[in-house]
Amino acid sequence: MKKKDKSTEEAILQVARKAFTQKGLLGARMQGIADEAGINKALVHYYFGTKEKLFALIFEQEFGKFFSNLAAVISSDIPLFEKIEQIVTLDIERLSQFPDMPLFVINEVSRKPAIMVKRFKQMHLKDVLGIFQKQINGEIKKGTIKSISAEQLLINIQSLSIFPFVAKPMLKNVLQMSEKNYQAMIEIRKKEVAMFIINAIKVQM
Amino acid sequence: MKKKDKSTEEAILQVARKAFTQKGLLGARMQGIADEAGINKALVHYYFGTKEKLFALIFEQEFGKFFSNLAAVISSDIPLFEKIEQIVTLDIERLSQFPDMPLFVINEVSRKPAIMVKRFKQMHLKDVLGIFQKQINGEIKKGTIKSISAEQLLINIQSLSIFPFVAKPMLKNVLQMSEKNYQAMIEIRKKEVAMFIINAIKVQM
DNA sequence: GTCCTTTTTAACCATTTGGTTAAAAATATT
DNA sequence: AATATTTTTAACCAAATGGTTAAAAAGGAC
Repeated sequence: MKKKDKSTEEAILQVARKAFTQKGLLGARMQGIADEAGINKALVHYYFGTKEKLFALIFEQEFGKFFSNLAAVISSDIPLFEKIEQIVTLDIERLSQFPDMPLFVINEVSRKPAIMVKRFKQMHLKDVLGIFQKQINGEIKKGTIKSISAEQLLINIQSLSIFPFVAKPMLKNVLQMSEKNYQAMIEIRKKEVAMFIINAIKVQM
Repeated sequence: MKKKDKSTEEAILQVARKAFTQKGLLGARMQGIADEAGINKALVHYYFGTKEKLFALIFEQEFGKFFSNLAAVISSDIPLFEKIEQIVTLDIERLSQFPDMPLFVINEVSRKPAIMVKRFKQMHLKDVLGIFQKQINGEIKKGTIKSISAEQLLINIQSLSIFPFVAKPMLKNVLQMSEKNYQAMIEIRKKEVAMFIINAIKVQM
């Protein structure tokens, strides 16, 4: 075997992602990952060195998903209300695809805030926020929306999009929802959340 | 010593709460708890048996905080907009006092959903939601607010209140906030979130 | 088929960790 | 003071866990 067989490495990554995102760095077990991938534990170390390294790899990818396209949409040159709709849609579509991702990322960032510093510098979100703020200020001056800071608006958008995924088991229990009910609730949010936000800031004429 | 000296037990609980809420069940160490409490590890077991039992005690308390007074306010007999203000205020005040609580509770419920089932049955939130829904339907019929379900509105309220605490380290990094900035941001939310929600559903006349 | 490289495994190791035990120290009880 | 009871500790234990090693298996190159 000169050319390495990618399948084993891929299989490990796939299993590891599931393990880490569902159980966290501490909860996931190297032995468990090996077992589920149907291989020997030493093979995981053969391919990825240490648990930390394997974890770092997964975290990178999930962290990337967390912000994927967000900066681009926020700083894009489209009307504010349309932009809000796009952000919410982007968020909820993405979160529907990777429901374990947000709690995982939030958790690991909480446990070890430095983990995101490097990766984060690349996406200069601070500048992006500046652009967003200018657009908002413009609308406020025009009298189309009520006064609000870009920071608060963005936090509101992200709260309404992300929280229902972060707190999924909590919500299912509290609101007595089956998985089907939960999915239906998310579907409704895809349509209603953007409108909710727009109504909140819009000035009626 | 016939009458037990409460201070040791209390000290352990206090340290354990901090350890569990900050590091989770898996991250917290019995040795670490003992060290920080300035006692021998065996003493922790002497008072609380196992790690699981000690954890269960802490979780009970934190889980209680999560819902404290919420049901009462939701089903109380006050106007809708006032009620929204009260829920938000109650939430954010409580979360400011126990900032580690929500992520901790959400995490443990996610890791082990059955953990809240027992404790949850006591607070019949489902009935409470029914009362809330009736009030909302009344307002919709009167034409004072736009159409929305009690479920969605409650999720929106809780998202806007809780998420900024759950994602604190994330937000601080992304928005480049110092602790002072973060606190200021929360202060603004205390005033603005309820209004944001009310504007979102209010029908202008 | 032989040789070389890569992949995979079984067995092992050191450390960490929750938990136990038996004795000592401290405190009541008489 | 003597005795009983409770609190605290040091030492220890077994299981789990991340990681290593040396050898075997499996392919390629020739």
